[in-house]
Amino acid sequence: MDIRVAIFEDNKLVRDALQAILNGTEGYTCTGAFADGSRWMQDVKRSEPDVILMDIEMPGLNGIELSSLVLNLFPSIKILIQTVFNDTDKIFKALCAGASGYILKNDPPHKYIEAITQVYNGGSPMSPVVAKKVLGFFSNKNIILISPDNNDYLLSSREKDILRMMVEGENYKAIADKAYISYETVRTHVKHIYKKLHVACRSEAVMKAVQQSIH
Amino acid sequence: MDIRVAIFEDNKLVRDALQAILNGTEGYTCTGAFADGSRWMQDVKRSEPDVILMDIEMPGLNGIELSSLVLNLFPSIKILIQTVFNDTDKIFKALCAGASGYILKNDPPHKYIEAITQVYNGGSPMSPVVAKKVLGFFSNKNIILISPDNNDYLLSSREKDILRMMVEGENYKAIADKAYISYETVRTHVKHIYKKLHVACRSEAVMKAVQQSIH
DNA sequence: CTGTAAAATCACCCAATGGGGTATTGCATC
DNA sequence: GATGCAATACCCCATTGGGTGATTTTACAG
Repeated sequence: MDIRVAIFEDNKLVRDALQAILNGTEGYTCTGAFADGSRWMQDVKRSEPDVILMDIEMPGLNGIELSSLVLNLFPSIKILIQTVFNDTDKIFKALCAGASGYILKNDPPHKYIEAITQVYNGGSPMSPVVAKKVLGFFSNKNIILISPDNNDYLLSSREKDILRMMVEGENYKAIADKAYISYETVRTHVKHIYKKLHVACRSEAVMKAVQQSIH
Repeated sequence: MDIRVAIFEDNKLVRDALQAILNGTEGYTCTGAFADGSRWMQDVKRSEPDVILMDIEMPGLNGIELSSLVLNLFPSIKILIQTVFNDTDKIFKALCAGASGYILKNDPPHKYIEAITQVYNGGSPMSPVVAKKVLGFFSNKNIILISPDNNDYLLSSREKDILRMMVEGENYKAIADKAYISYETVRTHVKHIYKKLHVACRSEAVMKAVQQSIH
């Protein structure tokens, strides 16, 4: 019951080295090593990996796009991203793409093995450098974006009804008809909703409703 | 040149154990161990720690509040948070408070030592479980908030002018006057801005402008 | 049970906004 | 000289948002 690992890495030297390390280590098998994502679907299907070791920089599809695609089709596969220091932007994109872990390209082999084991077991290894960037993210202006307030808006059930229909893109008239109330009442509800959500227009309210899943 | 570590931890057993481990390990000195944050300022001043090992749950000031206060006065001190599994909310609060690393309360002593060394050296150790929560954060609805697209909106300089005034809350009429153009021209610019920013209303445009500092 | 508070309903006024289209001028780039 | 884009301007008109005020129903505390 080896852990099956596939590699996506454009540099042949690195790719071969990783493959050698994996096959030379008890409990691990490299079931595929690919230079790019051009035939990712069949590559992944045939190699049936538990874990994919993914380079970010690759010709054609990059590692982030590839991760998205793969996870979409094979959600159970764990992806371990190999990254380099100065790549904050990419790291966050990869985070969003749903990668499971991050390792630095010049980490020693035993770190690779350790990280693979961890993602395989559902963990999220993160090299301290990556973690630092993630931490830095939280102490910047980005905080404004996160938890600007706690989702407890105390909308009444009727207000939630109206909001739901707003999310569906109905205009006031349509909402009035569907809810069997007058146009003006809809407007009143909407005004209340805006006050409670601290927003000023329809699209903001919809955004907030969707993002914070108010139902 | 030992690494000087102070401990804030309300449980006496744990506190004493940590102190013993630190003092028993070459290269580390525990310069203070405190049960709560009631006298944090003098405690920190006197113990002059390089690293503070901080419990989250404490009577009075909690570890997060305490971290904020300490970092405000002593920004060079590194704070290593001890946390428990199921505490997503606290983890994010602590992230925002500026802690340097996260370790699980039941990690073995050598992990503690390792983590302390890492924060001391400017790293950000994060136990895989914590990292997983952080990753989870990025793959949820919160993504929408973060880097929904790259800030390259290619607004013309005139459009940026208009947007700036919109941010200042001017209405179309006022913008027209200030910019020495007609009301209708302002509207035209606004329409173009909305198209380029992919937004549908004023407040969204303003939000985006502020958050992504478009000037 | 009764009063008060909050929710839900409706109405009217009016200014501001947003979306659609069209058109002219000037500048730059190809 | 054609094409494209920025900047200017105008028109039409539906929708939205803010304010104010009012009635009825529901719910909860005293």
